[in-house]
Amino acid sequence: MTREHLGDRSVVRRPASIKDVAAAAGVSPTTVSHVLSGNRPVNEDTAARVRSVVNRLGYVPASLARSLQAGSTSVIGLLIPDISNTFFAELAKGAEDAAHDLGYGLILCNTEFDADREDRYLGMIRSRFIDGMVYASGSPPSRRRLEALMGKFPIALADEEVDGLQGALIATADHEAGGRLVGEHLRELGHRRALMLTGPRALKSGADRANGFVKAFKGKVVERVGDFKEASGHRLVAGRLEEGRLDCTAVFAANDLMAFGALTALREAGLSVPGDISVVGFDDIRAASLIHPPLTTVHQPAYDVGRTATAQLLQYVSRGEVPPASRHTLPVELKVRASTAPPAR
Amino acid sequence: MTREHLGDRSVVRRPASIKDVAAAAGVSPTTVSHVLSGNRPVNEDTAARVRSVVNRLGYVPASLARSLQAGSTSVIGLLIPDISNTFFAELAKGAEDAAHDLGYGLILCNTEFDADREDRYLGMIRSRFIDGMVYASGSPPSRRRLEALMGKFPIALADEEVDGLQGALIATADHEAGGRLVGEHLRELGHRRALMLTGPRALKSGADRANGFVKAFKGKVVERVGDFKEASGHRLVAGRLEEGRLDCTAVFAANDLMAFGALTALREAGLSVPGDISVVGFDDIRAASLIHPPLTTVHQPAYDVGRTATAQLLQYVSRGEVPPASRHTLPVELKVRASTAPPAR
DNA sequence: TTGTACGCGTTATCAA
DNA sequence: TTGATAACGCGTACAA
Repeated sequence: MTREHLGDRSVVRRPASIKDVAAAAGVSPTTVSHVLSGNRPVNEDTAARVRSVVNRLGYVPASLARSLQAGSTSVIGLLIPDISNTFFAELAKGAEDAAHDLGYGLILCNTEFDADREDRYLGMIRSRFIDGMVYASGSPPSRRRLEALMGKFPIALADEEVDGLQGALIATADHEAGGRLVGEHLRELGHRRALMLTGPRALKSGADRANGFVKAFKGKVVERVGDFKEASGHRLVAGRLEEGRLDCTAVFAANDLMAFGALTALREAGLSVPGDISVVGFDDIRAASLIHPPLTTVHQPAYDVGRTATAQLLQYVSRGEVPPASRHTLPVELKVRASTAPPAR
Repeated sequence: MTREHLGDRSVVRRPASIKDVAAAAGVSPTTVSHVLSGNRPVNEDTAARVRSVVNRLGYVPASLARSLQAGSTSVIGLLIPDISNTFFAELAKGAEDAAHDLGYGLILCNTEFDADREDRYLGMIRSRFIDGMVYASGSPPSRRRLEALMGKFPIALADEEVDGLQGALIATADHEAGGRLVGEHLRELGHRRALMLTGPRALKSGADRANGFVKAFKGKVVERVGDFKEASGHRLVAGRLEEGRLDCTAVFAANDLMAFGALTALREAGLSVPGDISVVGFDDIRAASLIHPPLTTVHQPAYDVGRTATAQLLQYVSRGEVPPASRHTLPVELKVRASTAPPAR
């Protein structure tokens, strides 16, 4: 680590302002403003002179001052729990694309499921540093905080709706249809007894998946509550195996990571997939198609969820309105791979 | 999609300003400011009265105005090519953590390798909407644009250094050491002929990996240039297989995705890994340990790269300085898994 | 075709 | 202990 001698360059000097340009060009700040914005006609010679000074001084309008006077920043926030989770990374990509399309910037609000951190980021909307927020906290959010904010500030809920929260703009995947597709698939293969590894009870999405599955499967379903982590899938399946026999021919995990854990536990017990038992996940993260055997799973339109939520939000934000209640349910898709097969006889 | 009747609530009304509070509390804006900041003593009764009005009106200081007067926004940018790439997602997480620790916000500048998009984001620093930029474009960046910016604005280079760019603050993984570790590992296993799949020529990181590898391996190395995508790894290996024999006992791909492609090509050709041929990757993305066989690869400290670059940048930004030239090389680690073994005799 | 004056919301300076 | 004023940098209504 070296520090070169940079003289004055090591300290940022005051950048040229519109006044500096005006003075150097011998015109008023108003004229400079209009030369740059084109909002009113300017004498061509004057304009040329101004432009030349702009170049010479390297003048760039301070967007901060512009925002202050305009009353909006053209920046919104994206609140998610964990950007290193591929689901949220895809969602973020969709959100960023939508924001960029409309000339908005996107502040990454990564909360790590930490309430204080979430509060700090929600403060950005209260202090009007951001024009709106795409909210995808990934955990059962405190309804109260949100209720106080929605209606006053533009907020869109992505991925996970908040139970009992009315009047929100919502974009989610069709979780129930996903569960249903899995149920139908396993039923058609001939399965009649399944173990379902769910996510935390409080998540609406998880409940929807479970409901859809149970309805469509029409067989015996044992539910076990996990936490969406790989270890939890492993623990739950290993636990069942130790208790005695697994007593089912298929495992449906509410997300891919838990399915991975289940696969490992089954392998460790000397069971083959899908020979002895079928396994299905949910999410279709990148690794799902790469593992052995490739995992049958439900593809979630994470990118579309982020993109839709953001595009909808901005449609209202750009007009200075609080978005109305609306719901956008995005289609999911069953990816049948090699981890499912008819049950052994 | 329904639109409820929300009356006046559908349009955001003007939020309370410090003047409103001052008027309602019968004091000057100055006093309100000081009650809230604690920057000077205020009579307890007056303060209580002000606080009560603040609550009643729901006043929150406009951070925009604060920023204008302070001359900085406490927001920086993170410029990356693709947030859905787990490497950059991890890097982003590290950057966000570091920014959050120092009370800074982080704008996600996802460029998709698009020069125009990159330009637009770099404009944010010129217009001083952001106080600095962590630059990890993932592709050979146009030195010129950057040179013009650095020295005038706070920029830190992360992951990829820019060839010939002087005086920059840089944080990267130790790519050369990574290549060396792979070379030593394969050599110790007894391999003497290897195929190396490199990334695009222009990337310094790729060259470093190749150099380290060739030096330490000391055997015969055939190099083929790929583009860091899975398809490219598949194509290069399949091509060699078609041309005749592969003529090597090990494949070293410059990133995991290309290694995945290589694995698929080998499997399709009926070759076993590591029985017939060993495969090594680089990056240690999540899927690397999940695929079959688990991939021997070099773990990149993506999180630390993002965190270090950001923390270093902010150390100077917070003092209103342009960061000096400095280099932070972060250690990598060889993860030996099941895709490597001694060569078949 | 151009300029003056004001407002955006805050904080620092200076005065009382 | 408090307040009036200026300044941050810009856009624009109004005037000339």
